[in-house]
Amino acid sequence: MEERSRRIVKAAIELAERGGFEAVRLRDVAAHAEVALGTLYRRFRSKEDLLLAALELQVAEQERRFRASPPVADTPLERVTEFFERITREMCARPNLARALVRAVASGAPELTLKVSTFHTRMEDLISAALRGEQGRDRDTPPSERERRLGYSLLLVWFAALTGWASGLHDPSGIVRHTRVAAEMMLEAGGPGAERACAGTGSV
Amino acid sequence: MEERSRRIVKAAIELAERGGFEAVRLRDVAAHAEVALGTLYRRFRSKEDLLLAALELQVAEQERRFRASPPVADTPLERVTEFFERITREMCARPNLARALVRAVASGAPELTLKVSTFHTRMEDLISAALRGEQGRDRDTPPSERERRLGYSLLLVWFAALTGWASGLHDPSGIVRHTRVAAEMMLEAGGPGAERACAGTGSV
DNA sequence: CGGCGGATTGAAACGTGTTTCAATTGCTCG
DNA sequence: CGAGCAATTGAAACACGTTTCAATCCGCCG
Repeated sequence: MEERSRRIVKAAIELAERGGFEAVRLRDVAAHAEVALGTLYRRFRSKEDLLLAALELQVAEQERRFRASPPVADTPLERVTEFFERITREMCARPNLARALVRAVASGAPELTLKVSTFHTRMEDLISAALRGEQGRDRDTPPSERERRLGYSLLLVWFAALTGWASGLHDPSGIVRHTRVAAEMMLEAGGPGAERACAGTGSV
Repeated sequence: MEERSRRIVKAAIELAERGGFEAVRLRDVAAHAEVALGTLYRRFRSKEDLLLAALELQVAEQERRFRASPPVADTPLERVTEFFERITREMCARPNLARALVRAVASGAPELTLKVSTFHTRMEDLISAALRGEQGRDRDTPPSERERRLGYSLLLVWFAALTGWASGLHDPSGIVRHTRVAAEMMLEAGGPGAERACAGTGSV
């Protein structure tokens, strides 16, 4: 991302951290970034678009952290739980920002589809990595159908739980709890077709 | 709901059906409902609040339909799948309205917590009913822990998939597919502790 | 009937997202 | 250097959510 755009996004993040979605007044963002309002609109189609760019920064940050220290627990369930614990903690540490980002993602504007889709993909990859575990030497083998389904379902559960938290339905701990419960139900399927899902360091 | 409020909500629904969230201009809503703008604001705290009232109407409508003809398939999986197929079809039949409602739910304004919470509860009840099946004579016995977890997880998956659809990530059929996939993974857990989850007409 | 009080009305005003545009700047190429 | 051209600026304007308020209406009580 170009320097000026980055400055704009940073300014938006700062304001969102302080006062949430409504505090991201684009005139203020432009002023903080020392840029004219027209420039901001030249680079971002709308307030939501700007916030989705902020989300991209956040996700990139998380990717860095998880690459540096991936979840290392013994079972897929514990690894994925740790993953969601950590990412939830990071998001909820800046509640106003997090709420603003959720709102932007859920705004449903057609011109944002691409950015939302990118967000989904990157989250899916992170979840996949957590399910497989660090030692996955076969990091390049495509994920199995089951793994993809599992990862995507968990992403959906987590995102909806995050939305619920943003609406005041529960605590951050509720996000983690709901996600873990879903993961348990899907992973503890000790049935015949479950491909050793519960095995110690096994793959998914 | 009082007559005048109902008229306002109906007007909002009509406008949302036609042009989505942005088309619900509160001046227009008030004009259609033959009411002053101040009256609208006396009864609804914000545009989102008004749309959540519209959501309540929709949910009540769905409750009526499902009470009149509940899913009757043989397994919980098939019943819950039928449930999500039907409710998704109803929502997506008015895509503009549906997107507007999703956006309102996800707006995260604290004063809407109560209404969002009510929505969750009513959806959970509908899902529970679908999981149990019609013949549940023990309709009054409280749901088991497993049943509650299952229902809530499916609600989250469905809602996030609906949000994804609203953002242009996939078709209505994708909503149903993602939800069914999650339901399969949670219900086909043929493991020892699964309490006959896959049994023919069995309970959950 | 007369008056009281809350609801409604109509209209204006404000804030903020978004658009527009002429003037200016800054960079690249000849 | 100087022309050309896209990006930037500053400022104004517009649309719409939201607030405010005085005037009016309406139902109820004495």
